[in-house]
Amino acid sequence: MRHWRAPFDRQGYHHGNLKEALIEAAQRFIAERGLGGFTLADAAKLVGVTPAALYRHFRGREALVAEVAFRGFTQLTERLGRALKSDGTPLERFTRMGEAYLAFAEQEPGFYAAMFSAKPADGEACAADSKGEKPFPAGDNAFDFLVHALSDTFPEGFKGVDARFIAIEVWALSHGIATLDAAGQLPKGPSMPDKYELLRAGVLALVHGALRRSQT
Amino acid sequence: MRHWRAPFDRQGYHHGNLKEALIEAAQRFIAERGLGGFTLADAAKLVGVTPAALYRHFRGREALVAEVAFRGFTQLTERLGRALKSDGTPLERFTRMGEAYLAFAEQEPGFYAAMFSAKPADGEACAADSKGEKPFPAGDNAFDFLVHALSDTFPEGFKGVDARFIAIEVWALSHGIATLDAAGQLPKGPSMPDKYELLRAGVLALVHGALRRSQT
DNA sequence: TGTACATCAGTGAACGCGCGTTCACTGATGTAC
DNA sequence: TGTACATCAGTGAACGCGCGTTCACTGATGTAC
Repeated sequence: MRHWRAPFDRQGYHHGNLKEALIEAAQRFIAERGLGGFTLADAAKLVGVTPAALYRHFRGREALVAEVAFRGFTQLTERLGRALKSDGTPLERFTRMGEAYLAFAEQEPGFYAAMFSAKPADGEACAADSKGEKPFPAGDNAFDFLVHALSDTFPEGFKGVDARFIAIEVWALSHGIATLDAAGQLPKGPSMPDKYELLRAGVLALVHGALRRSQT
Repeated sequence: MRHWRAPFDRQGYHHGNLKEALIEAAQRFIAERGLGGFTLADAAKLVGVTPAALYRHFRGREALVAEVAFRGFTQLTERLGRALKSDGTPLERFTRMGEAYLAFAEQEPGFYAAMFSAKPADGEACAADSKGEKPFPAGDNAFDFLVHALSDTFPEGFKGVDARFIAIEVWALSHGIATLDAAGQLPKGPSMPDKYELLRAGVLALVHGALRRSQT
């Protein structure tokens, strides 16, 4: 005789979409408590399921986190792609990609933490689902994406400098700003620039520096 | 009748230098296993002491980690200072500071992880030992140090741009390169630049970009 | 349309473990007389 | 120099807890006839 449903009430024995729900819960908890503070028991409870149910869909905790990281890389790549196809001058579009990166790191800290957590020196964990050579294939795709974006945006090239070189610098600057900000370590104050402004100016300097490099 | 001593053998009931030994052990384990994988029991065992002995010197785990972070900031500041007082042109010395930063992050991953671990949103933990306003006073000192180095190195200024602006950019780039490298996410390969080269070129572009900014 | 059965996604109880922390204690050290 | 005593840095046993994971199970679903 239940005609109504509570907001997150399951109707019945089977959840229906448990795998996706667990991924979302994991992402939320990682965002709130950090990767180390995230717990399978919490995720299961939030979803309304026994902790053991998780093992129908994942090999274990590590596999769930890896899946979160993978989704994160996919979403990040999508966002960067959207920025790349936007309007404006080449430099504007490229700068917008940087802003999309920062926005992703800010809005999806769970994904971001799962993606870029420094892993202890074992190298076994990711070898299973990767093609066997790179630790984070999706990450490399996102990076390749950035490189191609640079080449497409500046088809005249960088006067002998490999586009990947500039791509790494831009990525490192973005990552540095994003992580310092997430850790609350970006100096803040009334006269301090906003992080988006920071990245915009930095990317400008990096790209122009490269464009100018062989003129000097 | 023990005339010899085993390498790390304590002679007697009292350790003599337990606090320092614990800090060093913590730093080592954080480097090996990450901040989350570090355990008081491990540190105590390595030092050859009961876990409970730790509480004579620290309020708890968190306080030990905070002390490691503090020492890290102190050592980093010392290294930066040494680079700043070295020979060469202003730009060379400033670039050397960046290299010192990268070297510190590489050689002291335990310190680095303790210093820059993103903390969950509570804000209470560090308020006790700080003067009450900034989460990481030592970190701010290191940052102020960088700002002053920039001002001293380029006394002509940056044409209206605040030196702190460039300082943040340089710091973020260094931090980004250091953390990507530590996570094994820096694209590597035969044609790929070494991270020191990466930082050198990046800092050059950032500083020159700033010097040139109002000419454009 | 109805029944039998294979498949699969959950349950719930239990496990072993190792963590951070506490407590009453005891062994060593150093100082006063 | 020797003894009494306060101080302090360790011990070791125990704690409560919550974690990831396992196991035999059971309820629901969907397909074949």
